[in-house]
Amino acid sequence: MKKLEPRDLSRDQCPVMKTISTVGDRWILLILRECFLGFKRFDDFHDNLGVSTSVLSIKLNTMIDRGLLYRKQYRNEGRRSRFEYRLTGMGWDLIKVVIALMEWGNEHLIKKGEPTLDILERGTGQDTKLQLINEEGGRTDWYELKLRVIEK
Amino acid sequence: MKKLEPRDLSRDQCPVMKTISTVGDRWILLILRECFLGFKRFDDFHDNLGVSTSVLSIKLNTMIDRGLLYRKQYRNEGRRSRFEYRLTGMGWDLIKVVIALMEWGNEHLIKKGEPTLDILERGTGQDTKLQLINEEGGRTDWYELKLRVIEK
DNA sequence: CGGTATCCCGTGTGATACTG
DNA sequence: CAGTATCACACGGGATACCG
Repeated sequence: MKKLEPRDLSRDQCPVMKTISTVGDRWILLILRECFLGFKRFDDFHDNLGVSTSVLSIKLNTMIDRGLLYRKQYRNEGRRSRFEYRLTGMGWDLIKVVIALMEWGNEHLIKKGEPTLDILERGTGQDTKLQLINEEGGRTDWYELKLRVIEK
Repeated sequence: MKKLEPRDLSRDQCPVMKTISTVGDRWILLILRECFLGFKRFDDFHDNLGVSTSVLSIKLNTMIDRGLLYRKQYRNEGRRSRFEYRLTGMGWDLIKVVIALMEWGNEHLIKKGEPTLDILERGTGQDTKLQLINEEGGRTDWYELKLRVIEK
């Protein structure tokens, strides 16, 4: 384990950069939000996001290629078969990214009186927020943070 | 407090969309990463990120306009004055977004043997991770989540 | 050193038309 | 309904030159 200068992971090596290259796209992040809200079908995404069908088609296929979604065929009684788009485990793990974006937006960009999008615990209905937790289960204060490059 | 259909905050009203419009830019997120690592000067950003000076100039000004950074003049003994770019409170609050991107990248995109970027507690050196915490201080399991639109 | 202005090109995006 | 194909256009981005 060796300490690197941050410039050593300047471009392609940095996990932040890699993640941005994978999901740092206006439409991909918004499609993910729709998935977390429970939507699964092409027209749901189209209607809710107002994205053009051509772009939506490209984005969904890109997300499948990148392992964020998979396409699942299903058939309702007596109807023809349909496809739905479901989150993979990797895609589901992006919920922390979407929640972080959501919390920041609620705090800094939403004016009074405007609706917010919030997350609650399903069972208790309690509000729940992202926090940094250390190995002992305690909260880490933000000013106590130190970012470090670790070479395995 | 009234429940809305998610489609009601389809475009400009949604906090996720607003946040993406504000910071959902490859360069802005990476400049933020540099700020969290402690860098402050134009040439630091330029050298570390490999971004062209023209784009960097535009992005820094955009970030100032959007309230993420401010420019501070300083002067070392007998030298001419310089500017540095510092995070505002609003900019600093984006650290959860950057950490979420980083954690996901470390988990899903970094191959064995490649360096990762990690965060530690400054005092204890302990590893620290983002988690969802409910009102009583307990952890929320991811499958217990429910996103809901709240009108104030 | 610390930037800004200009040019040029590739990509992202929406509109529209089309297919099974 | 569930998409794909094509086209036209705006915008982001790098290279380069320039400025105080």
